[in-house]
Amino acid sequence: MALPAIDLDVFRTAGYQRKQCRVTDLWFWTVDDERTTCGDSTEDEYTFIGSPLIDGFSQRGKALKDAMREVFLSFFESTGHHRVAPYPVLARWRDDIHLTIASIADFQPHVTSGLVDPPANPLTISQPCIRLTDVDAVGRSGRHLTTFEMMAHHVFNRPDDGIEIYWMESCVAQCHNLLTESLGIDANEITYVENPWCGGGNAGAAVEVIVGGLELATLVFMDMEEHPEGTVELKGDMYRTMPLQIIDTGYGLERFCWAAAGTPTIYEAIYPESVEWLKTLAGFDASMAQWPDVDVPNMLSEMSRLNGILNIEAGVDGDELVSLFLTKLKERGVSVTAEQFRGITDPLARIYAIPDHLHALCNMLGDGLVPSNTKAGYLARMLARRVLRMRDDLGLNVSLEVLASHHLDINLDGHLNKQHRDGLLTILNLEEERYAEMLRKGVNVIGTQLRNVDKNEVELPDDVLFTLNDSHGLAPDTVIVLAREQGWINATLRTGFMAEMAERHARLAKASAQTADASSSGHPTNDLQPTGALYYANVQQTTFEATVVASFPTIEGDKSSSYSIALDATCFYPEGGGQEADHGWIRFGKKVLTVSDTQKQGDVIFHTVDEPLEVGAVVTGEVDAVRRKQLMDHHTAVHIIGGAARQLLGPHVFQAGSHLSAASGRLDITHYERLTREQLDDIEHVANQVLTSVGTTEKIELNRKDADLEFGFDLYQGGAPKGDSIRVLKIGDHDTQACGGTHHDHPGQIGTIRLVRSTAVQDGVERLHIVAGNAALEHGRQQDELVRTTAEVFGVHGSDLPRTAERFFREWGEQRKQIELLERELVKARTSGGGDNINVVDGVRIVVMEVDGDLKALTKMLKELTLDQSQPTVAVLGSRVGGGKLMVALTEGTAAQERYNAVDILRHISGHINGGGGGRPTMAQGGGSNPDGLPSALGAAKTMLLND
RNA sequence: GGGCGCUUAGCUCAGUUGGAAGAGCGUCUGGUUUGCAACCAGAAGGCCGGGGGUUCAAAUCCCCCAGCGUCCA
Repeated sequence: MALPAIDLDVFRTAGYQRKQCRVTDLWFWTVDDERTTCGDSTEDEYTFIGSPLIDGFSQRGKALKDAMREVFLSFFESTGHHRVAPYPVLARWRDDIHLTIASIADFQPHVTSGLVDPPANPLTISQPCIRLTDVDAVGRSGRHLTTFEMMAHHVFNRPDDGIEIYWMESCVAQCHNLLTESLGIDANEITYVENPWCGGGNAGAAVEVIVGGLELATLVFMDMEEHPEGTVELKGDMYRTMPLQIIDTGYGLERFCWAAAGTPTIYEAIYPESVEWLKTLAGFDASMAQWPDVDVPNMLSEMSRLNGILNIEAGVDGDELVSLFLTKLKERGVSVTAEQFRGITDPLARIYAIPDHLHALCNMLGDGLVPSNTKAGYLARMLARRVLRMRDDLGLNVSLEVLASHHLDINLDGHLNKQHRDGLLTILNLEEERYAEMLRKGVNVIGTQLRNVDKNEVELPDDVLFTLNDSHGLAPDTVIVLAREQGWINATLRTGFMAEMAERHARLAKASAQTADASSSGHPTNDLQPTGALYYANVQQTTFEATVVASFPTIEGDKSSSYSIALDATCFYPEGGGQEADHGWIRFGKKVLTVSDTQKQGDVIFHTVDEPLEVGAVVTGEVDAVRRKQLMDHHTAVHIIGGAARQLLGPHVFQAGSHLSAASGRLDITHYERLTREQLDDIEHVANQVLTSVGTTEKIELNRKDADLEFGFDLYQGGAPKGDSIRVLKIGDHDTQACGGTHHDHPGQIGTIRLVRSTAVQDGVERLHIVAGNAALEHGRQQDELVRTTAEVFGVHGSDLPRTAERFFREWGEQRKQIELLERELVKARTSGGGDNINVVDGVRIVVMEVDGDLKALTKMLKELTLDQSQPTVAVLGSRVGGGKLMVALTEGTAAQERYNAVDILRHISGHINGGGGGRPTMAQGGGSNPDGLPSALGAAKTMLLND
């Protein structure tokens, strides 16, 4: 079954009729008797270019967006909606996406699943969003953006609970009123297209709002969920109705602005100052003067109209597109060559894309993101690098910092949500340095990789291009440019290579996704009562009485060692939030069971013990208080250290993970550069001050909606919370976080905090290693022990250790050199005066002798003997070290080389020590397993060389 | 989270089938020069990231670890 027609009174009374589009086959509503297309087909050109469909907005850029947004939000306020402040573009409350991709994303998953109340109902919002899927089309299509504001009005109906705000009829009516009355759009220009929506397991009827050939808004009526027994089929999946009815609307703010401005592209409507500035910097108008016969403005206008019907998406082949454009332009009386077309559109596409990318970048960094090589941080780095590449392609002589400053002033009025301006610019400077470094290294890498490629080659090897891109960050077109500069003057990139590479990446990603499978097993907890958690009410309580509600082997069928026991209530803290599990004992009568682990499954807490117990037994539990205190010391200390780091390093410092054991704590924080010991000392200092300056910690439990409103999203440092109930730990004004761990009531109970060191987990994340309380004392003792034992070895006081060690290290190096020198002198001395070891045959000196030392030492001696060309020499050295070593060398470029072959000599004698070996004609080495055979080996060498 | 690359002299980097560790820049000494720049001659400077393995022999091949970089999700 498909969805029924969306036949609404609002359409009928406004004079609309339902038709089927002859191009797309979709049903749509229109007031125009003549109209046969839905407005969003390949035959519907943009009608607003040069003749705006929305009157009364003479502003451009930020002022236009501000005005348009205000009209929208106040309209929906006037119809009873509550205005909600925008959420961050970093979707920290989600664990499935990095960036906020739509206004409804603010309320997923918990509001849309019904678990959490919405902040208001109905509500209106203008949500900044970032989508990077179409990043390649930005600037080229005239309409794509990576960052945009999705204006919306949302309704969350729950008919079963008597909550029914409004549904389709009222929703469409409000939309139509906004367009026709508040914005004065001619109803003739508006079509409503019926096009059901599905995604993420939900679905519903939907209406696309098309104005002047441009999709301005989508109204989704989400009231179905995917289910095998559902009766509605959409795109191959079955859906059934669900208890929630959600209105998810999306109005593109920038598209409204474009329709009001009527500019050739959307970019000129929303970033006009930036576009002009970049055109000037790039000398765009001047370079257009080289084609006086091309009417550039006319060509651009025709292109804009074409953009409405040519679907330019990422991945479309460049050459094909150009020829398509040229054909279409010619039909319209615009005649340009492919070279002229590229010469005009390539730089323009970059000029358009730069402000868009900067906007996304400023929004992301403004929310406190730190660039990195993984996750959301990578997306920011990618955008920064795209901007830098486009800047270089345009030949702009400005830094990323200057570009961003300009954007910040012109298009954001200097506003950033969280990050300071200085912090943002510092980060961008580091990114530019990194980029420059990558390019610099790239030049070397290209030279090395292409060493064996002929300079006249046209196509560079695929595997080289893949390696350069994947491992060295050099995009294929960049490689071509750099390779040409280095002499491969004919190098070109074959058409479609980028698509092949994308395909290759997709294939690799798919392959790795298949190997990763998550398997989780657990005890069935459905029929067990939830365990009462006593550890929150009083963190000092360590003994309690409880009743056993379940007991079974931890591994099914295994009745030997380990049992899982659930109680009706417990003081044992189960592992979670990075904090390790409590250990301790459970007593029943005279039995004492050791608790070696505590885990939570659903709402039930299981204690791992070594014996089973009867269900119903009343037991006494005792938590290992020493371990618990140590875990609490570390957990509370980690919060304090995190707050101190944020205070000293900046608002971008966010918890990226933590682990608390009895031995130590560690906290991963986002930061853009490696920390120095001085910075660690400062953080440690501030943290220890908090121990005395904050008397009592506050522990608050409240619902999700109120927690968001009161504390904002920085609360969720530990990750996206799962339920509606949020536990908040507040340490004075120092740190406030949602946290389910156990914490001290008074920071002073920790005693002392030491920040031992920091290590790098990945780019953009620093790991802080912390010891607190007794573990800090123990750490100090161990350090003292290290210093003491080491100092005893040197026989000096601990304070003299660094100087002494430095001196020993230096002298060791000097003496090593001295020994080498003496060994060479020794060989020289033993071979200078003649004797048994030395013979001369026809002007070639023949040296055969046994020496001490390994192969390295023999090598040094051989060099001494055979590198002097004025004294042609054949040398055979042997040593008894390691089963016997033999080395043969002769002076290159002399009679010695003409007469002898080092490898032959070695092969001839190495049998005496049961060995083998090899090398080059002038140098051979080998070894064996019979050192006692050395004299006979050397003897054989002598016989061979002297009797030849 | 998955994949790939790199780590060699103070710096930037070569190092081919495993077989005598290299270049350029910089440093030092000497020469040349009124002086500087430049030039000429010479020298010093290396646990080839760390640990294990294979081998007669490892910068080179294999495994583990660390650091740096990079692409993708």
